[in-house]
Amino acid sequence: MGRSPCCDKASVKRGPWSREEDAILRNFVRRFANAGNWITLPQKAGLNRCGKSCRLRWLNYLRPALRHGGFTDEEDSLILSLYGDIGSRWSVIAAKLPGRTDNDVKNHWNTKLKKRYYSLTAAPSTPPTGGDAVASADSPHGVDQSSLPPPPPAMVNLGAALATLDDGGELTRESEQLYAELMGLIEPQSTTRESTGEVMSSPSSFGTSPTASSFAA
DNA sequence: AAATAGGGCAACCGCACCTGT
DNA sequence: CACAGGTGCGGTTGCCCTATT
Repeated sequence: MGRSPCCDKASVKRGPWSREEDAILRNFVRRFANAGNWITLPQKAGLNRCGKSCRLRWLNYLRPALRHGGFTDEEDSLILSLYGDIGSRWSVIAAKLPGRTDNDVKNHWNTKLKKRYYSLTAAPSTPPTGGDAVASADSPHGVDQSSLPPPPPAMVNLGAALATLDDGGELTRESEQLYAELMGLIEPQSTTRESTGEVMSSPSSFGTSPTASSFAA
């Protein structure tokens, strides 16, 4: 409240991103991987976009090693289980699914899993509380969730699911490689790509840690 | 073959939180 | 300690594609 808007909505472009914009953003983030400031990025990169929009685009779409669609049964089970435990904390849930974004998980939930969840739980109601998890979450799409029963046993094999997915190395590396091949972006990078999903052009400053102050440019 | 409905997904919005000054 | 800037996150919206009638 009372804060200045992050950008002038009237003067920045909105809506779907073009390939050119994607390329500009990707290149810029890769170049200035460790000195990120999303607010000033559009100016410096020459993009007529809001900084928040750039961040979102990067995190949800351009980041390497992302996977879209094709959720596996294990992933579904894990999401259902975690939702049963902590509610709609999508970022936490997504963190358990290598290559998935909170937006992806959220969309998948809203379009597919929600129905499954409530049919399994029989009585539509609130996601389990997991603390403050549901503080702001009024039931997605208007379902009254004030007394959610525990998740069905069938979906609670959390440990196993996590064991399957948490290491995630294979999937991550595979998709990362695929991504790199598709985009023709395999180039020597100072950032090591080893072992983690946060790779290459996944600048620590962009995306996860809100530090950096400015771009080198 | 055309019209309509529904589903899926990308993107936007606004608030809360974190960090630096 | 207070304030401001920047980031993270969850909810919602709108468009596009596909299935159905």
